[in-house]
Amino acid sequence: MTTDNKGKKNGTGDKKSLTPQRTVARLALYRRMLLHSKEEGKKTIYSHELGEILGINPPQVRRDLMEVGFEGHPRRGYEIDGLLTRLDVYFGMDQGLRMVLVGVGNLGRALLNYFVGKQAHIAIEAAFDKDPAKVGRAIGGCHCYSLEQLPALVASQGIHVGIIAVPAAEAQKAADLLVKAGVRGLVNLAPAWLRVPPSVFVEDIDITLSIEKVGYFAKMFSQPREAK
Amino acid sequence: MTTDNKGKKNGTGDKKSLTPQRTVARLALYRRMLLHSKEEGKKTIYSHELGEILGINPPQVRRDLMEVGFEGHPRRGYEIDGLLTRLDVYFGMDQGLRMVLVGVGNLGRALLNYFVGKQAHIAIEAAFDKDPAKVGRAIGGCHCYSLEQLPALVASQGIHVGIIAVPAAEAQKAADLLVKAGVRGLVNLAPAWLRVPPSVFVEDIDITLSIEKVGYFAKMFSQPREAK
DNA sequence: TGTTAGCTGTGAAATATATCACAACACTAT
DNA sequence: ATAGTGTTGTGATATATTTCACAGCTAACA
Repeated sequence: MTTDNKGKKNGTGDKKSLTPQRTVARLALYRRMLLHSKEEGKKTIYSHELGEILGINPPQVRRDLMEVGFEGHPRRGYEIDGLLTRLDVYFGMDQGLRMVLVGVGNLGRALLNYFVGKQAHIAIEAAFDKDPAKVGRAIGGCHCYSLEQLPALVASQGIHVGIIAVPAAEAQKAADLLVKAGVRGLVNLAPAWLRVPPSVFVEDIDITLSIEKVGYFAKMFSQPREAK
Repeated sequence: MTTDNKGKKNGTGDKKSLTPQRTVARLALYRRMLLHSKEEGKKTIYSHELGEILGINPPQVRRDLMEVGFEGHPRRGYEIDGLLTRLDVYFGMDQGLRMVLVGVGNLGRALLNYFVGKQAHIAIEAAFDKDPAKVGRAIGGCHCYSLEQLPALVASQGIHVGIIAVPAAEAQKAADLLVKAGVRGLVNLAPAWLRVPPSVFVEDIDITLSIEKVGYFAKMFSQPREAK
């Protein structure tokens, strides 16, 4: 169907036009669902199919897909293969999403075990820890380096994303190190608010906060859900 | 959200009026910050102090605090002790936030090690796993039971919140079990969309999705940050 | 060749959320 | 006392996000 892609709205439209965070999150959900549908042998999918399992209504889905510039066909839906490759490019996964991890404690190890090997498109290339006992060993299939080696490794490997899994008190130091080394995005698992330059994106995953949130809503009977 | 979410409004105070999710998340942040300030010996705090470290602007902070019905004093700010106890009640922490964990894999163990003992107001009372090798042992200071024992234990202990840390394929089964046992809130760490009755609140923590999101924004230079 | 049904793309409306602006007030200094 | 300063509480406003509603396209079928 013909749609002119020009005139990307998004707020102030300075620099590059960025997709809103919510939309990006939903797009990642769609991608997962598409992979699943593809495995089942489906070739095309409708916006309402994509939406109903994820609790998102169809016009929302269509708007989101418009955002990545992918068009469907009336009465036929969206072609799965094409949409998937488009999304892979969109998320920068066409060459694989390569990251480093700082902090090899319990949580860091859990992440290594989860991602190394299992998730094809996501790779943790190296881990770093300040504990000399861990440095030099391979943990969960990933080599552990000292923090001093971080800048050179991140730069030479062209890594753009860092995961912070250190105690809160050391999170800022880790962030500074990663940012200085050239990372453009951070996944912060420490319960701390990081100060970074505006050119670096931070996604906070704060399990304690999430639990407290659930504590409130569990107390208050019910609550309509929302896809995040 | 399985079928319908129509008609559910939040505006007018029928029954209990629920706070928006975003507000609740910020309130949890304030609480952490207040604890920190209290440790430093502060007695009162201003909305702009609370806001600046968290990247939230002062009127927003004041509105949020209005939500819990706590009033400050012009020129003196908010009394820290009073606000903290108010928030504790608000989050249902006055008697402690007690939970159970389903799934004692890498991630489950990481959570146990993190929460058992360390976080005073949050307690994981019991862990459950289907692996007979784990059942009966104490892992990370928490006893591991078989899944069959879950309903009785949750009911008798009056647990309201469950944490799901099983593989995606088993997440729905775990959720069903917990809901049937009477849980009102779930923290879901599995990459799966859970179907639960509308009386149960689900908070999804999906690390893969978060990483993919960062992948996008890291590719696109910068992005203004937002407190979540 | 109609003709019908069903899906997409999108302007417009509705809703949710955040920010601004300022009156009212409380403390301090004089 | 009184003036001056700085902070709260909140109506009004602005922005962001979602949903609605429907025109227009496409396939299937008579």
